[in-house]
Amino acid sequence: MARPSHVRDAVREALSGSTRHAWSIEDVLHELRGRRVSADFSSVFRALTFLEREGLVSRVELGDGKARFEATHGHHEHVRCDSCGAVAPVPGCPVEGTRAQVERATGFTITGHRLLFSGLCAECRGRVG
Amino acid sequence: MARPSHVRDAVREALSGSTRHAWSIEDVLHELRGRRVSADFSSVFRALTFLEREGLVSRVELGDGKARFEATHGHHEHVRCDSCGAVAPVPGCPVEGTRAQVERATGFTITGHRLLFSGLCAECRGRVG
DNA sequence: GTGGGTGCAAAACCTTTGCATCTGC
DNA sequence: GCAGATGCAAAGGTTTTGCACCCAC
Repeated sequence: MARPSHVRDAVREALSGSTRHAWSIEDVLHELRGRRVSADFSSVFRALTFLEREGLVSRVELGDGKARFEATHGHHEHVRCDSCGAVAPVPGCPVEGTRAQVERATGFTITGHRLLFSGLCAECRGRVG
Repeated sequence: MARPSHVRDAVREALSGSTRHAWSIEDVLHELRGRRVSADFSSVFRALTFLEREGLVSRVELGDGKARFEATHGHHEHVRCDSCGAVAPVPGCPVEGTRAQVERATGFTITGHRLLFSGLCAECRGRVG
C-alpha cells in the first residue's frame, strides 16, 4: 500500500527529468548518486522492473549486452553510435503500415517491432573520421 | 594452413543446410549432436566466431539475451514469436530510403539498422490464443 | 505485528579465455 | 616439432534472487 520508496521515486524522477535516453542500470545509479540519493544496484533494478510493470518505463534492447530503460513516451526508434555508444531517439517510424504485408509474408501475427539504427554521432564523426 | 576442422565444417553445414533461422549456440550444438558430430560449446562458439570473420555467418541480436547466428544472406529483417521464441525471416525492408531523413533528424551518420518484429507464430496463435 | 522496501551477497546465465592435449603436416 | 583444433574448466560481465533487517502503517 503505497509505502514510501525513495529509490523508486528517485528513479522515476531521473528518467523523466532528463534528456538522456536509454539508461543502463549503472547510468541510473550514477545519476542517483549525483543527486545524493543512496541506492543499491539491486534496488535500482527492482525499481526499474516495478516501473516497467506500471507502464511508466520501457525496457529497450540495444544489443550492447546491457539492459536499457527509458520513460515510456510516444512510439519512436533509436540510433546508437558505433563509436561511443551514445543513444538518441529517432522521431517517427518508417515501419508503420507494413504490418499487413509482414503478416502475409511470414504467417505471424505482428504485435510490435523494434528498430535500431547504427552509425556515428556528430561528435564522433568529427573526432574519429 | 587449412587443417581439418570437423566442428567448423559441421557448423557451416548445419547453418547453410537448414531452414532454421537465427541459431543460438545451443541450437547449433544440438544440431551437431543430432548429426553425431562430437563438439563442445566453446568449439562451436569459436567456429561461429571464425565463420563470422570469414563473412559466411552473421551475428544477429534478437534481444533474448542470447547470441544468434545465421548464414549470411541478402539483407532481411526478423520476426520473433513472443510465445515460443521461433524466429523467421522477413523479406524486404521497409527502412530502405529513410536514411537521409533519419540523418537529418538526428545528426548521426547512419551506417546500418536492425529491425525486429515481434508477434505470434501461426502455431502459437492456434495454441495460445 | 505485517508487509513492503533496501542492501548485501550469492546464484544464475551467457559469453569468452586459458591451458593442456592431441593431431595433421 | 609446430601450429591449429578441441575439450574442460575457469574467468568475466550482467541480471536475478535470497535473506535479514528496518521502517511506515
